[in-house]
Amino acid sequence: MGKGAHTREMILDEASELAAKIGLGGLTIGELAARTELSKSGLFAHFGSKESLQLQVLERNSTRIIDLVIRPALREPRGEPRLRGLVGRWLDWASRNGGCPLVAASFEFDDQPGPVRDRVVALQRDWLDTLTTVCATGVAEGHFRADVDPRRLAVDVEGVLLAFHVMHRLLSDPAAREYAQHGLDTLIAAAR
Amino acid sequence: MGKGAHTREMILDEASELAAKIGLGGLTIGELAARTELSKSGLFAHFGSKESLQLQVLERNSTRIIDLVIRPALREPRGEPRLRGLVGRWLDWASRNGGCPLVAASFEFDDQPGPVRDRVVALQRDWLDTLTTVCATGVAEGHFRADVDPRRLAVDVEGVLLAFHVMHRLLSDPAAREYAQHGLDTLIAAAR
DNA sequence: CCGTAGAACGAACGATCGTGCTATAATCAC
DNA sequence: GTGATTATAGCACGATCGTTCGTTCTACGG
Repeated sequence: MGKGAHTREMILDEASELAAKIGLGGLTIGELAARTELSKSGLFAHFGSKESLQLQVLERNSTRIIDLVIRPALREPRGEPRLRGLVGRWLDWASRNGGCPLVAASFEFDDQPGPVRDRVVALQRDWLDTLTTVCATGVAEGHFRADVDPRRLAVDVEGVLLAFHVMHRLLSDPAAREYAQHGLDTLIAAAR
Repeated sequence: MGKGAHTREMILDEASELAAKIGLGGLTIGELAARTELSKSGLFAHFGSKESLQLQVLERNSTRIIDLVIRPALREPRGEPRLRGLVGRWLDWASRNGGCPLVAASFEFDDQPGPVRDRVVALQRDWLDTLTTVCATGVAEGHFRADVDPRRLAVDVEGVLLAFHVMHRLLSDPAAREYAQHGLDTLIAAAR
């Protein structure tokens, strides 16, 4: 990896953290340049436009979710254990500094047309499809009843994750994780 | 109501709609002035600062939620019907133009200290307390099992609402309401 | 070790940000 | 209807926004 690529990675890391705190739209070249100790123009040259920066931040977080959440969970046994692993690792991921930037972006860009919104929509669809597939596997394995709709279950699980985000990040409720665990247990029990 | 107060209401309505779309932080005096066909300074004089405008937008939406969601639901029979009424009306509320500004603000300001965040936290706490109380009433009425933790149930319900917001506003899924209805049914069935 | 490609910089651009000041126009109390 | 109050407009400010340009420095292949 050349010097430029390395610097760009470092910028995207800082940008991800910042975006989680103040949103993708709130990202500012000047602020980001100050945090990375680069000049505005030097940083800007890496991306060519703010929108491109935003898109690359999304991409970076997408691959991080795959690496830190999805791929490890796929090593768990199929069905219910895999679902639990997926949720558990997502909760870890969202507990990091600033929470999950994709979640923040999902609520920030839900009414702002453009390439950024389009990408957020696609990523959120992908994530929900992943959840759905794992739930469907649970049905196939016999962990869940045959009449369980995997999509519905996936949406319910997504609700647990979003509620955790609010309880943990906004309300700083120390029981947030416990609530999420209980919520998942309830859903799984109801699907059994 | 004098002319000034009337104008201010009109500004806050437009500001609420705009805030739901681009966020409280993305609110801009200039853009808001253009939409309300006022001069920047004329509009600004009503609030004195952007932060005050943001806080008044929060306040306005708080009273609207009370008027459109909570108060009508409190006229339903205690317990489970009241919980269903509360959720149903919230879904109606969040289906309006731009979604619920409080939800957007909850994810936008979860890491930005200051009076705005403080108010968002307080409002979110109030809403969760309302949900919790209604759930507790369901236990007291015998609709839910005695060992149901009202707080936990309230958080789970909040998850259903947040998932609806994503499915409806971001993903434009026509089945969003159905998912939410099913999610609530599942939670209630599990609490019975 | 040199030549060149690429990385980073400084300065500046027009636009817009939030915010004051001052003047005028509209509203309201009496 | 007149006088006081209030609402709105106009203009300007310093700061910062995203972006461009030309230059300097640095890394790296030959």
